[in-house]
Amino acid sequence: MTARKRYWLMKSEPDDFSIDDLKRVGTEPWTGVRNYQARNFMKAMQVGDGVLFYHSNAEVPGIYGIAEVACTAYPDPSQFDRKSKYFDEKSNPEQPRWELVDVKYVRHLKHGISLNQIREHAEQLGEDFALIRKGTRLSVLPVSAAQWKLLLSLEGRNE
DNA sequence: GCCAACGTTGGC
DNA sequence: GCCAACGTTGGC
Repeated sequence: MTARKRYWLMKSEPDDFSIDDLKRVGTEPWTGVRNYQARNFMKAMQVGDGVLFYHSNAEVPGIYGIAEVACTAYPDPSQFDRKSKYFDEKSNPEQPRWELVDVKYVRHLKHGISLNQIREHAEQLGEDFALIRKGTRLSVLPVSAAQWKLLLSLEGRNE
């Protein structure tokens, strides 16, 4: 029994790791998530789930590419690396606190979908869409099949 | 368990 | 660079 494909949105600062970087490396461990809710979403991911690649802290924040989940969650090695900025002294290998998934490049969007554009469709996306819900700063969040479809229908409309 | 202080996120 | 909003920490 295979779980039905699900969809997610994952944020990254392009100065740190962009969709171009993902294309170059192919597959990348999504390291550094230190928020329990975001971690729980990663633990729920299945191989092949769709990912919207979002650029935060960008000149024009928005969705710039598509990726997919390449493996199920496993402990984030950086939490045990004293030299890493993601080191967490309260975690230990017997009971790792933080997990991550690998994310695989699928494609760039023909045209990015800006946060402003996304906001224009807030009503259709619904109030539960965490990306534009007031005060929500989740870096990994679920997207419904309907939201996925609607968002991708905006691709290429922003000339 | 409360809450002030602090750190982080992320749009602008 | 600013700052609002939120999460976490730690004293009590």
